[in-house]
Amino acid sequence: MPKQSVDDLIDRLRDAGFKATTPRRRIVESLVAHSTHITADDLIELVQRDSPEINRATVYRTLETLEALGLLYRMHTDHGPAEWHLSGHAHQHLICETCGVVQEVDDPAFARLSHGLLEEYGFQIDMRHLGVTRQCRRCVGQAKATHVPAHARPVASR
Amino acid sequence: MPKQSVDDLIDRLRDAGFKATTPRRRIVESLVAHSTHITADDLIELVQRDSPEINRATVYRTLETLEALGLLYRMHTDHGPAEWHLSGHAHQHLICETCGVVQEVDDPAFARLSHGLLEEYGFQIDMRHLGVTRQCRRCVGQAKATHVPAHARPVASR
DNA sequence: GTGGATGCAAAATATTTGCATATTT
DNA sequence: AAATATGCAAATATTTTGCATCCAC
Repeated sequence: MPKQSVDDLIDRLRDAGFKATTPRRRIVESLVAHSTHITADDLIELVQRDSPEINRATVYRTLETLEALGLLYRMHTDHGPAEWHLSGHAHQHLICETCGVVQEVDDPAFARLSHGLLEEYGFQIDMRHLGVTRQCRRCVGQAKATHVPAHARPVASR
Repeated sequence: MPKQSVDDLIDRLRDAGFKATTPRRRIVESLVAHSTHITADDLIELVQRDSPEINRATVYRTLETLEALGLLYRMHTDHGPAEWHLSGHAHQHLICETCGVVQEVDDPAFARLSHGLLEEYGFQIDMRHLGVTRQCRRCVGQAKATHVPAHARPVASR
């Protein structure tokens, strides 16, 4: 099992102000070990194979937390329960107001922002839909910062 | 309310060998009247406003039937129940083995096929994923019917 | 008349929550 | 020590099913 990846995920949880508990580590380990999509129920069974004391509710709560941080995705099938899978890649968006380019980034700074807002306002931001809007490096370099509406821009940069 | 559309949907049910019952008609009417996506629960409430005798189970069963026929789609949200909406357009696929073109059609003949198979074999086909493979009009017209593998064909015709 | 459809009630499935206790920081 | 997280059990939410009766064909 890629220990690296498990530690990364736990670090993200910690960065966001969540505690690095044993149950959370076990759950993340199982997710990483399983690698493909998995239902909550199958994950619970997998986790409990080694750690029978870990409760269903904890698994559900951990899945929700990882989802809110954008580290895990939920997929619905037509019948049966939701399927979960690790994102495995960045997903925060830097949106340039000038040229409209959208850049995906993966920075612990976002997790720390999350942590800060949680502590300050008790507000848990949703990292799945987080976008920061300003200007990209290229547009900052250029003098003119005129806003061009989306419908008037070339398709490729929308 | 577009009576036309309600009648069309009921006709499709009939073509597929299902009976045109009053509850089904009321449910379809509510779906058409509502026009946008709706949860099973909201639909039940809507249906029961006029026809309190119609049961939850019947609504669920009707939704499933309409879905199997490809007349209705199910959409999952992350939290909460599924949302349903009428397809509003054709969805059976005619796939040409020669040039690979995929043509969408909307023909009651498919519903009748469904009916026939149901009667003959007790088999309910899934109209959502139905594709018929053979040759398109253009390729039939041309003499050479050589099969060209998908990866060797121009992207546009795949 | 016959087979599929409905209503009713109960079961099954999936997920969430309250609360006392335990663990992390 | 303070705050968050967990286990447990129960509640909720959503959907499905068995079966006697009913209705469309």
